[in-house]
Amino acid sequence: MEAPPPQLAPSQNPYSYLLLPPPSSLHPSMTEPDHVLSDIDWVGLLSGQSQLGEERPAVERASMVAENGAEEEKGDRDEKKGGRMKKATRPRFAFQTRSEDDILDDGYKWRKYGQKAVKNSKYPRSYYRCTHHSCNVKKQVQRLSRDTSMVVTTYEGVHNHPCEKLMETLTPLLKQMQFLGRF
DNA sequence: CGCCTTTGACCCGCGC
DNA sequence: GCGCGGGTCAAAGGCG
Repeated sequence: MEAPPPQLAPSQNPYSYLLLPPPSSLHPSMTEPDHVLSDIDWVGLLSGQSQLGEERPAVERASMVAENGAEEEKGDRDEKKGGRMKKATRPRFAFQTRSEDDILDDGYKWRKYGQKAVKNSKYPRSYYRCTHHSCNVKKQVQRLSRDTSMVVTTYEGVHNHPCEKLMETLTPLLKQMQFLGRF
């Protein structure tokens, strides 16, 4: 599947993203994401550029950095305090998609590393990690038991590398633009 | 053969 | 302290 073109009308867009309800009314089995998106900056999301500067994706850039945003980059796991990972909460955001497929191709490569049954839900939650070395972005994917057609994807962290697939598709375009630009 | 998913065990935080 | 819920590990197996 390809990254959804953002300009499609939600009704026709298989990825139609909807506004999540406020955290209090979220599905009980779901831990509240730090931020909830009503609109998704797919370019920022896919390019991985968003964090390079100071700029967040064009969404909720307000308090996403917040308290722990400052040093969240390198220290997502604390220096093995007790051998396990510490709760260094990283920027997290979630969104819903109406999709038949649990996994939507956002352009990054993910490796599944776990799956757990969640309480109050018929469907398990899947845990993915970005395969790019030294990029420890994670995401969870979960289907709502309320509305089977809804899939909630929660991203945690920000990619520290560009999206391969986006470059892949963009490069020929850019080349052609350069070529045409000579006339 | 390398990378992936699957799956049960393990770990940890939290509430009682 | 104990049990539960949730997140991660890692061995084993699958697939191209």
